[in-house]
Amino acid sequence: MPTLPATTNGTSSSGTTTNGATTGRRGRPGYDQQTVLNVAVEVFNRHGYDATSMGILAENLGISKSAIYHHVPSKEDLLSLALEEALGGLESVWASPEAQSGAAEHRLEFVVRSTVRVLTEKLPFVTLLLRLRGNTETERAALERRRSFDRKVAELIGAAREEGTLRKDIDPRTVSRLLFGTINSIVEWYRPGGSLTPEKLADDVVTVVFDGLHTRS
Amino acid sequence: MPTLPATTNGTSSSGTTTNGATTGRRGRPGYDQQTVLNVAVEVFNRHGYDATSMGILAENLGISKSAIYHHVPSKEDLLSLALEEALGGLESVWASPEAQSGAAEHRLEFVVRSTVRVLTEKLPFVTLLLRLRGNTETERAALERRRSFDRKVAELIGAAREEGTLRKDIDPRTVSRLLFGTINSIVEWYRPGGSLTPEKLADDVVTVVFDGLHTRS
DNA sequence: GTCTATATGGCGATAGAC
DNA sequence: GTCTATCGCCATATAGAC
Repeated sequence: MPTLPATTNGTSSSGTTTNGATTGRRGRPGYDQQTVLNVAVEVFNRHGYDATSMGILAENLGISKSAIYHHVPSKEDLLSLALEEALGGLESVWASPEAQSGAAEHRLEFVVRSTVRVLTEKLPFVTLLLRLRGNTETERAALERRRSFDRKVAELIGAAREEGTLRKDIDPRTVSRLLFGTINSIVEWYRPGGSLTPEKLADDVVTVVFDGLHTRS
Repeated sequence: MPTLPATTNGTSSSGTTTNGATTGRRGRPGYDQQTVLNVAVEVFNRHGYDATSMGILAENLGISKSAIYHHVPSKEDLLSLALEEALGGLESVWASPEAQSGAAEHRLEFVVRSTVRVLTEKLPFVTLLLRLRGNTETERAALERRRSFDRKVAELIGAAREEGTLRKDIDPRTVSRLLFGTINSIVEWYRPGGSLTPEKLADDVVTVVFDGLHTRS
């Protein structure tokens, strides 16, 4: 999907972005920052952030490179805005009362379900976050916030294990890593709008993670 | 970890590469292609392939940019060599008799274990493969071989489900995706040489994937 | 097998007109 | 809000000496 002739000046942002998200804007380019961001994140995910030049981005927007700089001061600022959206969504999981009290088993299940939900709602933004390598200060700060999220889940796993609801024959760090692997990998294949709803996906993840793939007797 | 002063001319490849892998070379730079490749792959994984310039790579090798071109004709050839190593390892899984006959349940478990083993043995190479975006023909060809591997595992999942050993309340495509998510994510955290051996890791993956995290009664 | 010097092009970003 | 033209830099890769 290289070097599109772009939807040359006129169709790109009218209601539906390249990204597929309805933005509610009236026709013609005349972008706003959020729409530029949505398209940018989609293109970043398709080619990788580093491999996406402002020129490629401009083609996908159907405007010139320099016009992008009217909406956002730099490529790195686009990244920063996107990461804020991803991290804000993930961090909001902990604000719910269900995440704060009750049996660790139930808090953990709630957090898993909520994480899957945020992941599907903010799919392109979280995808971008999960692929960072930490090459700039912006990226490293985002990764640190992500690690902080992971640490909280790890604590919950520890609590559930002490409760006796999680198996003890596997190192809790391994458990935590495999759990995140399963959840985070969703961004690599899940696409909203298909027959698999976010709710069913969350059910499936909870089932597989806690009960496994084998049939029960 | 930016712009290392490099291990300036003399320590870098003497027995142990930046990569940590013993290569069996006698001191001083004087690299061979495999050693350049090992270091390159490690640096590609640290910064991302696209974000890694030949300059950064040269610093990590402790030689000049142009010296790299003595060993390999281009940056993309380095990628290509690395991907061949990853894909060759993965594809070899299907050569074993245990992958070809017997109950689907057992073939599937064998393939999961073998994949985890290849993943740990060729960790940096498989890591690079799993992060590709398909930006060049080289990358797209590798991704196609990877998809072919995935398709074979999906077939095995279908067979195990028909046997009645895998649960039927989840779409087989979802099962396949979650299984790969769990396995593939290992490259993001597993490091050989710690207390978690590849064998125990494979046991843990098989346990979690097939029996789940919950305690059994 | 390595070096310095260099060719050539694309990058992110800016200036200033419309 | 967009454009054309351009700046300065760094990218991959080459030439040719040691």
